[in-house]
Amino acid sequence: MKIATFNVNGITSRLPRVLEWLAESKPDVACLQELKTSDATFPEAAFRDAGYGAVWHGQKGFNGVAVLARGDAPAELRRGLPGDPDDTHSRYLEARAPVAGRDITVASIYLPNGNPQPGPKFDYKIAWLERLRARLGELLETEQPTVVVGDFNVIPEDKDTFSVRAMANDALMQPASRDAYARILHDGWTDAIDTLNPQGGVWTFWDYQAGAWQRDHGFRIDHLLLSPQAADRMISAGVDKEYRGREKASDHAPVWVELA
DNA sequence: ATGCCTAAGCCCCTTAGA
Repeated sequence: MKIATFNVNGITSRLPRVLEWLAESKPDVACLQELKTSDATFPEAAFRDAGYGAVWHGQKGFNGVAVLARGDAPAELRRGLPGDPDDTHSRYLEARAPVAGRDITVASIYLPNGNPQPGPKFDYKIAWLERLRARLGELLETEQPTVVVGDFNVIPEDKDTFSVRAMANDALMQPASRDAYARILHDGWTDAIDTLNPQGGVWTFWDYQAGAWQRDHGFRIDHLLLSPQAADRMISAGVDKEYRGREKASDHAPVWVELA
């Protein structure tokens, strides 16, 4: 089964690109981030016509996450990350879908960017990472095949960016961001792309500015984390890089993993 | 030190992104 994640950067303007990607890549489950639209304006009918049921957590203007599954809509398990009743951002959605007769639990996450740092936005990011770790610990305890995917806004190691120097002061690769991500991995999650590409040099994001795409100035911030029960079944994983070069592209490329 | 681009709402400038 194929599970994919795609930060679409605005589902309204990106819809033709996303439908094209679903038709060509044919994921069984697709998690989307940065919908940038409210619940009422999510294009549910367009996805249904494309053969995908959906659950979503929208927000006007920014944020917003969704889980699509081929066929019927997945069952929503949780909307919003626990641990802070004052957090109003739509950044976390958990769902369960049957694929090839077996249930898989998936979470679609859009982690706070955290810039500028230091500051309140960075504090929110670090607190969100700790809340995420707590929730993912509960998911590990279920001992079920579980996949947590999305835009983590963390460059895990120096090998995951085109330039350590250019990004040195960015919230995406501060030690506090990296340490929090590493602690999540140490708890038992497998970073699919990193496991299959230990040499690094794999990017999932290229800035719109300064010719970053043309110069291949990217970094890896969209991740697929597999529970042990899912990691045991990993066959392959990759980045659908060519979508970044198409007309009206998102600044992120889709990332996917194939499980037995 | 700043803008480089893009999307969307507060809609022709500002906010947010990364």
